[in-house]
Amino acid sequence: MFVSEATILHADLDAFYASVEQRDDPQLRGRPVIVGGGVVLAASYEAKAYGIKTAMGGARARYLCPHAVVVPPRMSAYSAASKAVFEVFRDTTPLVEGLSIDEAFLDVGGLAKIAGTPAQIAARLRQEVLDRVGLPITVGVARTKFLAKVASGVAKPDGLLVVPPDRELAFLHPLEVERLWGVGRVTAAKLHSHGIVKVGDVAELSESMLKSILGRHLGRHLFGLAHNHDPRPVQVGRRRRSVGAQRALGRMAVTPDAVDAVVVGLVDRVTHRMRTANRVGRTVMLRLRFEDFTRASRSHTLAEPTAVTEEILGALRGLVAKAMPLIDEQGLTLVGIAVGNLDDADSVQMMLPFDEIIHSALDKAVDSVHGKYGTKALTRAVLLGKDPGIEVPLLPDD
DNA sequence: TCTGGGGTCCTAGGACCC
DNA sequence: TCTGGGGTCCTAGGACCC
Repeated sequence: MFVSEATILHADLDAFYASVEQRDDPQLRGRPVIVGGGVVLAASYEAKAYGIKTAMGGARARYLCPHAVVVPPRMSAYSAASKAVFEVFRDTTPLVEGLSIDEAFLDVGGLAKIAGTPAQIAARLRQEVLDRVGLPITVGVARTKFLAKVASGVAKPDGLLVVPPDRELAFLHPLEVERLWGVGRVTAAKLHSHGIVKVGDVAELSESMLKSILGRHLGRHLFGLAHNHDPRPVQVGRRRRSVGAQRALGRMAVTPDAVDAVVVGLVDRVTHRMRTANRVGRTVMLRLRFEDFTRASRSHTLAEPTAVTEEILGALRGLVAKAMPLIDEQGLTLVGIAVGNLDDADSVQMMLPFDEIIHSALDKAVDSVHGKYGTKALTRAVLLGKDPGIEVPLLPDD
């Protein structure tokens, strides 16, 4: 049987925000660093040694490691560092699929003659990111995307791990189920309740059994992963599908005016980003979070995509009004908005003249069958397949 | 553990159309 | 008049990821 080579790299920057801070301030090197005060956005590996994790409350983090240095986030610095790293990625291979600000898949198949084995390419990539951007990065190499990602997770921090095709299941099966991409707290708990702890345990189950525990899609997904079936190719040029912004309200008094002011600010941020990216969207979403951490969302889909502040704000005000009973009832702690169903602004403008062409063609068609349904308006409605609102006597075909 | 800000994908029900 | 199956779109909620 032909077994393809391990040619997919998963490159993942280590403790990204914290590493950028340590790079830019030598005094922070070798010390536990926490980025973000209210909640831990990132923790250096020195801080992780104290049990500090991403998304942990700031108070708990400072309790675990009182001498940690807490720095405010500098998003523009991280964004610039990310761009520089992705340049190194694209200098390595054109087949780059970005997953987030700090990780990507690279397909280096077909580069053997000019650049060496995938392991050699991965080692050089790590060195180049360090030389050119000054950041440590971990790379996992395998035959599938999923396994490459698992490999980089195991190799962290500052590591390189190649999973040879004939060692895949031997590598995978002893790992905890939490290592599987798509298994979080809830799914892990479900699996544990069935005595499933290791990936090898998952691999012993039938697909139908997994589906009955986890649902159709996730069951099929995990069944595939446990047997290392993952045919997804590295996809270049994937585009964002929604743009959003949110704000925690803290101790702010939640009056209707205050909520409106927050929404106005969020809409301003989002529409500005959309216009900069030259994108428009049709679906406007309002996301709310309450004191007991329950969530609610309301959404509305517009007839035409837009990035105009007033139009999106108008839709959101409608959604806020709709959610007002909920807001009155429970303590509101967070407001988020998002615009989905994104399109290229250019492609939408292209459609406007096209729409006009359709309508002028329709006018001609109406003229050509004029009289068949009594009036032009009725003929138009019938041609459009719309309900004209009254019974239309259809004449028999000639 | 008492909590940020940015995303992705899936499910399920209802409306509507053919 | 009643019955049906399939497809698409929209809305709301949930899990998960970094």
